[in-house]
Amino acid sequence: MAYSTKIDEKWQKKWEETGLYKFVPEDVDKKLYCLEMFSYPSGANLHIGHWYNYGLTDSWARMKRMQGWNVFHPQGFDAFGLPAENYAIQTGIHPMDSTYANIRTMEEQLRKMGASFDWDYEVITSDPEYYKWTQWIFLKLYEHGLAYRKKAPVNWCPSCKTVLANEQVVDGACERCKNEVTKKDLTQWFFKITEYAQELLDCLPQLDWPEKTKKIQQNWIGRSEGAEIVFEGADGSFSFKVFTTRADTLYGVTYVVLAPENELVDRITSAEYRSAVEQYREHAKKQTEIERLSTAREKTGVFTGAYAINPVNGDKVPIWIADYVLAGYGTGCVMAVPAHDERDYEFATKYKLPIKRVIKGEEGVDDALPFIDDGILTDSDEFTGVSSAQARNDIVKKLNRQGKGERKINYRLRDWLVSRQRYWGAPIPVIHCDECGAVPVPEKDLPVELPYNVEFTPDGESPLAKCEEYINTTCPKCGKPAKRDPDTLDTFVCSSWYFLRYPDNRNSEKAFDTKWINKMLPVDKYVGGAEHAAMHLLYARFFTKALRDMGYLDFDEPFLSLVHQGTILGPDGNRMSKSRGNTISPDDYISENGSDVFRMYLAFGFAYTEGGPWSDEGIKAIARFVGRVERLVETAAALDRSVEGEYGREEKELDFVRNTAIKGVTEDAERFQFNTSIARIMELVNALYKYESAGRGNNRLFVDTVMDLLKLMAPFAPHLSEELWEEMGGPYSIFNQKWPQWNEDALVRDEVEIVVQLNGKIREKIMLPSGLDKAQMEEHAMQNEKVVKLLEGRTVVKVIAVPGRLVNIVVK
RNA sequence: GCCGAAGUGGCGGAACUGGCAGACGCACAGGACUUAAAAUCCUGCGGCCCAUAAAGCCGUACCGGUUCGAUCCCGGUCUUCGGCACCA
Repeated sequence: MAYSTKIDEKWQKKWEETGLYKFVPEDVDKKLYCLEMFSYPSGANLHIGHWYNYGLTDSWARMKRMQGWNVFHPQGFDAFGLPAENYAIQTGIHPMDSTYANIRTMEEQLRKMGASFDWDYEVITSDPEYYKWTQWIFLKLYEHGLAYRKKAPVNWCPSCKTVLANEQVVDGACERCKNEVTKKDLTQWFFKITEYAQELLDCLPQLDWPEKTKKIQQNWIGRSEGAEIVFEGADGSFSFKVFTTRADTLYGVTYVVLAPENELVDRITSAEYRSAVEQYREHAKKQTEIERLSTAREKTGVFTGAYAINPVNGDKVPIWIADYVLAGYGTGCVMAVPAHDERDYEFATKYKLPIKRVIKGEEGVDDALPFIDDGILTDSDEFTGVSSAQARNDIVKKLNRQGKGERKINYRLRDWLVSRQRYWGAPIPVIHCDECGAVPVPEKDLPVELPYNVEFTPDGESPLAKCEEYINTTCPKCGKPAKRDPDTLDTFVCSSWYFLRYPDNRNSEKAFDTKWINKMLPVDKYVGGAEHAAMHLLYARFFTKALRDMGYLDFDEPFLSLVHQGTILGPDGNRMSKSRGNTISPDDYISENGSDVFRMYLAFGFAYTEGGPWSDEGIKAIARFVGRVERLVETAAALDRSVEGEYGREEKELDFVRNTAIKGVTEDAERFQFNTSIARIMELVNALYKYESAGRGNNRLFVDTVMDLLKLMAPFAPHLSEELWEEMGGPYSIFNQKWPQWNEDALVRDEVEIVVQLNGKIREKIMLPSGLDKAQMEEHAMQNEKVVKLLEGRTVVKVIAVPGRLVNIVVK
């Protein structure tokens, strides 16, 4: 039967019936945890991106299975989130209804893809059985001081009507809807990811992750070494610390700047300047992120009327506020050294503040102000003449003795804001009581179930707040009437631990069994989009470390090895989107050619980690290739394998290609280089045809090679290979067969082509027996007729021979 | 502005650790089979030079360097993409 979706269906049914892809818990020693980032259940059918990620990672997993691994390959859904809720606002269809309907469709589709998922371990984050444990983790973090509430100016998306984490604000706009983000002062829940900033950095080097991704995390965490230095108020009534990386410029401080939001501002502002300061603070608050971030914008600020004392030289310097100082970084206070900092220079020039040079350039260096490089100190008391690097040390040491300064490391990373003023998410398991404050929901009362009957009026207030029977409850501590926290958790919280739940997804006693997941994790291969570099991947690492420190697991990192698939773009080279009208649906291609042809095309047509614009030119080629394989199998199946026949030159050549293919496919697929894997398979098919047309003297070799071909193809064309394997009389299933091994001896050809170069230019190619040493190669090369001619009248200076490759003759 | 990655035929893309650039395909051209077409099979296919071929020369964004030899290493330039962006 020629390959088509009929074959797909036939084998999907058989695989299902025979439980072929069931993970074997008893064989946990040989486990291999292969995971794709789970997906959001959107309404439409699987798109090319799903296929590219899931289909080809499945190919990798299938190869691993054939190599003897007990592959754990689960699948599930990141089911909470805004799209379902926005859809409900538009259409009135409840998020729960649309989400679960979508999940059913997607499960169906994923099954049709023919991937080796073990659905027994499915996880759906919106199931109460799952989010019960999301809430439990929240409580554990709270217990350990890693979840806390604070009032802070937070990112607010006016369109999504919710707050956002820093990671979800891209260029001052909402990552989801692209609208401008503003600041709001709100009391919100945060996770203390900053507690792990250093460890999150320290563990990066040993991870088998794309360097680019590690770099993104490194930048995002943003470690910065410097010092905190104490400035006293001139009137002695207050003091504050500044963070600086340039303690060497301390003698050049001519003013200090506080962030407008800094608490100190109220206390220190003098009556005379109060109204100006208030006005400025109002103005600063109203700006959108985009306005505030614009570096082209002129700096603004106002004087508070207060003065501070420079701890090294007693200088009295004015205290200003300006919104170029960020409240959330360091201490929210900055010492300004206009001579040696561009920002301060600009500000000082504008407001006519003094500029004092304390660093000179080394000999011959242009040190026109602002001079921001390291140099030699000047006008700095006993530090004059000392280098910047040295002075940074010495000045802080001196301050330290006086209790006025210390070394300090700051991180750019901020704590993770997890509250969301939306409905479709895991409720925050906290009760607010007038008497007792914020009281965690007792574990026995979990899950705090999301009520079904809720109004989704998007007005900035949590929908749950308007649901009387939900929001009103009693305080677990004192029993008096109290209110539930009206917010839900960021969906990234749900996805920060799902990989821990998969191996133990039915556990109703615990989130997961510690002993068991210590055996099952870490994930050995994790595959998903690069867009999660600074969000999901960072959060999941944080959760893993926090749970480890609480004793719930004993590994440090969740994902040992990470691969990002590339993006398949629209045919126009742009990202596929409905609004651009350049989306390509896999469905027609699949119904026409079968899912294996589609999958193989994805494998062959792109460099996996690069992706690229869609083009269907190559699909025909794969369909043609499938036909070639089918005809080959037809021939081979009719042959009597017991007829061995001779083993001569042709046989040796076929065997060479066969072993090259085994080696190539094994090594290339291992590192997700599927395009060259398919290329090696094509070469093998070409070689079989060549052998066939040359007379095919050895049936056994021919048949065995075809059997190997099918095994090599199986991961990439699972249905087709299973079918042809059966046709060849192979035992069910091809996926229970051993992955072929290459024979090194067969990779050595009798004769190899050796290049002869003259001064690095190729002049001749000669066939030589393989295995010759350098001297023998040189001898052969020098005797070659053409080479002899070329050497006439020249002196040989040197000969370089590379065994198996070339001889380079250097002449004058 | 800072940091990082990439740039290879008409196209998708190969090339292990510095050793024959362009594997495998697509497209195109020619041929075989066919009444014809489709399908299939075979051959060619970086550029220049050339009637053709041989031979030769050029060629991995650009300029230069190291080396017997550079797509690969080093310095500089350009372009594209990604990250960060008043983080003191």
